[in-house]
Amino acid sequence: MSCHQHVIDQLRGAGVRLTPQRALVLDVVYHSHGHLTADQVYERVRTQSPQVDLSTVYRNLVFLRQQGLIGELRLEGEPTRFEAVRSGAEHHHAVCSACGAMIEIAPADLAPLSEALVRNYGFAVSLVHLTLNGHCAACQPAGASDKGQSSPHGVEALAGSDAEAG
Amino acid sequence: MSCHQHVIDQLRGAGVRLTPQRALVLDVVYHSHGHLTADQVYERVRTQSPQVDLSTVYRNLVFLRQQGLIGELRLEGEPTRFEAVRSGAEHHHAVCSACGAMIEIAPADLAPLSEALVRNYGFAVSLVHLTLNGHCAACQPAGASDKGQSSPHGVEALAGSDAEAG
DNA sequence: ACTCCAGTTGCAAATCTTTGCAACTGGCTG
DNA sequence: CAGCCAGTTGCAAAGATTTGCAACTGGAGT
Ligand SMILES: [Mn+2]
Ligand SMILES: [Mn+2]
Ligand SMILES: [Zn+2]
Ligand SMILES: [Zn+2]
Repeated sequence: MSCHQHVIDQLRGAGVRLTPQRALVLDVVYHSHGHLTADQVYERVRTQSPQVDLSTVYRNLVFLRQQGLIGELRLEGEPTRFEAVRSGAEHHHAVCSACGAMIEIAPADLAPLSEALVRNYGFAVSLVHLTLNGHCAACQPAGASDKGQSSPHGVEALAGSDAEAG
Repeated sequence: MSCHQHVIDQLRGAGVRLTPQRALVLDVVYHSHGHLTADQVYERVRTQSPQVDLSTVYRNLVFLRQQGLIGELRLEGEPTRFEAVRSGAEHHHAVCSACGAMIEIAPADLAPLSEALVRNYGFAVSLVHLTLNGHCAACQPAGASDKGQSSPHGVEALAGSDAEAG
């Protein structure tokens, strides 16, 4: 506890405690490059402190995400992954639904959105490590020159259930 | 099977079958207003066809989402919810981390993002019923006049684990 | 140093979601 | 209209994530 005063300050400021378990989870995530699953974090934490529980790892991953210290990555068909949010290395991802390619997106590309939300709704959005889906340059669907959004029309009744039941 | 030819066409086009189970799931979601959990969809499907399995409901919800016919809503601390993607009623959501308020966002606010991704990466993003987090107008944090993104600095070692092992 | 208590933890159990697999079936083909 | 087969389904089981709860502890206050 000497360097990383900034992080400690951030955590203290939130009225929370810096337990060895929490420090370990934070440490493991920040010392890995790439995106780790909760289980991978758990395994690495265990090499340092074998009695730590998986639920504690989960709780701390959620906590650190809420603090904005780590970001999530949810890919279709696999468990959630986590990554450090490093100053100067903030980014988002675009995943191709066709080939699985994952692109890194610069935060600047989202600035207009952030501004629009403040302007139109007074909403201060927190854009941290988003995951967007779509098609990469190499996988553009055949006849791709129209609007962009396919529009499902009014599906009235395919099987006839009762209406809304709150 | 007479009206909703558009939906049937869309499904056929994907090389898939319109089974009674699938039609029921689609029907339940499209006949409800608001966001339903998988379990709520399951319950409603069961009133029509009691032997349908929960896993079938899940599989179809995933499938219909991939087809762009339904959208997801993931709120902190509760199970994923689903909603019909209705032509002319497309929208996204902004959720306040402080008070839980949920705002509806117009697709137009995301148009600049969509354009930036095509321009900068050749990526055709599919923006369907996104959920963004942040703070609503009523919950702006006290001293809020700086950049916007809090920036966690380099967390070097809080507990000292080995380096990357990915 | 001693006390105190809100925030945390380990453990067990619950909840939510996905998956393997053999049987089944929609809808195309002839 | 019978046959076929890729796509689906029900069921059982696994996998992923969250939660209840009593014991524990960081760190603020004295
Ligand atoms: Mn990343
Ligand atoms: Mn919605
Ligand atoms: Zn691609
Ligand atoms: Zn609010």
